Amino acid sequence: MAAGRRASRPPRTSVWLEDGPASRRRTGAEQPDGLDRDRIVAASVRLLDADGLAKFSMRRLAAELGVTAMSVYWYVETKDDLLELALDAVLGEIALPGEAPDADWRDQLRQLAAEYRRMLVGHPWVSPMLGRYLNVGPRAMEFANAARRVVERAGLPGPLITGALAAVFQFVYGFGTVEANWNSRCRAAGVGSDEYFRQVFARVRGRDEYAASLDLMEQRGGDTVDEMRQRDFDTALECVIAGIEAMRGRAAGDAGAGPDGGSAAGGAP
Amino acid sequence: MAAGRRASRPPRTSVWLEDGPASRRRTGAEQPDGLDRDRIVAASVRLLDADGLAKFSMRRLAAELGVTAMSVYWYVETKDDLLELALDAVLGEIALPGEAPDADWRDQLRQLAAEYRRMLVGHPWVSPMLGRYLNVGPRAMEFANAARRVVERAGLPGPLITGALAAVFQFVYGFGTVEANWNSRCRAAGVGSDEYFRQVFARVRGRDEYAASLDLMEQRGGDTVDEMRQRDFDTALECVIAGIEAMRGRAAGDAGAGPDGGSAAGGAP
DNA sequence: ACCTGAACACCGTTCAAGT
DNA sequence: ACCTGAACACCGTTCAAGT
Repeated sequence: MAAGRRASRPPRTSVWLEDGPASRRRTGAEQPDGLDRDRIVAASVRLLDADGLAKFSMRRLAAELGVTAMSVYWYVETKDDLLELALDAVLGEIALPGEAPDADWRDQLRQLAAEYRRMLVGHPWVSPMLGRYLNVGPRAMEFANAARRVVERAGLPGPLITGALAAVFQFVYGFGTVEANWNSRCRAAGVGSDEYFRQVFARVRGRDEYAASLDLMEQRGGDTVDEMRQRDFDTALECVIAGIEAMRGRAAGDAGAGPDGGSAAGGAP
Repeated sequence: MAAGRRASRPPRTSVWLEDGPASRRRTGAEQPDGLDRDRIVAASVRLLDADGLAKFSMRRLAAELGVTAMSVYWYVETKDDLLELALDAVLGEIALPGEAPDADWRDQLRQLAAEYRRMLVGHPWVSPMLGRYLNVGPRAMEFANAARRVVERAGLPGPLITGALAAVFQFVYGFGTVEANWNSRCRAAGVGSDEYFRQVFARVRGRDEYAASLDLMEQRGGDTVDEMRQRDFDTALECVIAGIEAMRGRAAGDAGAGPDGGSAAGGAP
């Protein structure tokens, strides 16, 4: 992967955390038909969506842009930096809850979780990227801040908030990862989700190790793979929400407050 | 990645789901100094642990084994297959709960979650692999079956079990992924976890988008990064466990059963 | 300021040969 | 049955040069 690196670069924390004035490269669109970062990032997202992370290369991207491979390097330092830019770009697709002080935090959490999942499934290359980078781009921060605000409104004691955040959004990340991976496999095999399931099922049937898991799937309910997934996602999310309510109830019980409502952001002691 | 493929192979579901009698390649150790699958897989795990997924190549592996690159291809079909074998091998490091009918399912769940997390953090290359493969190897199935048995003992209605499983183990997957990624970055930067945090913190301080998240971290409690992480992990896990208990309580309330105990594996209605 | 071409140091994998 | 060598079709990136 890091091939041909003659003088090895020091590891960078993130494109977003360079020192110096923003970036030495131009960022805005000067000429209408010239290259610029936005155009490069947009083309990258297009290619990543179409062919996946494994097939994405600087040379293919350059070809897509009608340009030589090395031209792109005028605008981005490395392929890794470019991928980090593309990642933050698609994080912008997550619809964030507006300022609605009377809205139920549970509904906002459900909406935000659904949006996050939608984005992961829509761009199967995103999940591996999220696992590689620091995720401190502007869109990543907006998403993180929105998630934090929603969970804060549940009224948990301050020290529990980051844990509750992890319970919700790391779950969605894991769930979305599996889902996106599954869909990618179906696409590669050229069959639909249910047909792919049937094929795997057929290969697995009759082997003892798999018997118990297959039984379990039959209890799950729902006719199609998509329906089973949706049911599991909803169940799991309601499970975490119920857990947050239970933890808040315990804390409120200690403090003598009522079991519902919750007084916004819990400040530290 | 799939470079040099002259006649393109059909996409394989998994090494573990080949048709035909097991595998056409030899698997056992014939000669004491010859190659075999086990030795190759063990060397792969060693290299992956030492240098990471990005630096792992068939040529480097061959060098480690004192052999030519193409020798390995006698025992495995592709690099992807080899990685799938290595993945399942380390899944075997997860200690599974024994048959203890009187044990508390919560304790067993805590133990299994901690083991899964330990494995993910111990082998940072595992998380990306889990996101790429079907995970139907023998160790993967043993783990999945153990997880299922534990969650079944919580006494949830049948259709809720897979959702609860997802809530627990997809969370651990996401959490462990972030943690492993962070540790890899520290290693690459050549600094400890707390020093790396200090460095990122310094670069981020003063930028508005980051202010709220930094505030939040200060509420989290704990002195070191590791302590904060442990606290969040425990909080999140207790949150999900509380959620499972709440869901069971609701279901039991409907059915007229008591709030505790739970009668083992919930059969479907 | 922006883009190109050639080159370097790698990849995974095929194929024909060796033993 | 097992292993090698050479080759093919790719990579990311450097560097010197062009406009």
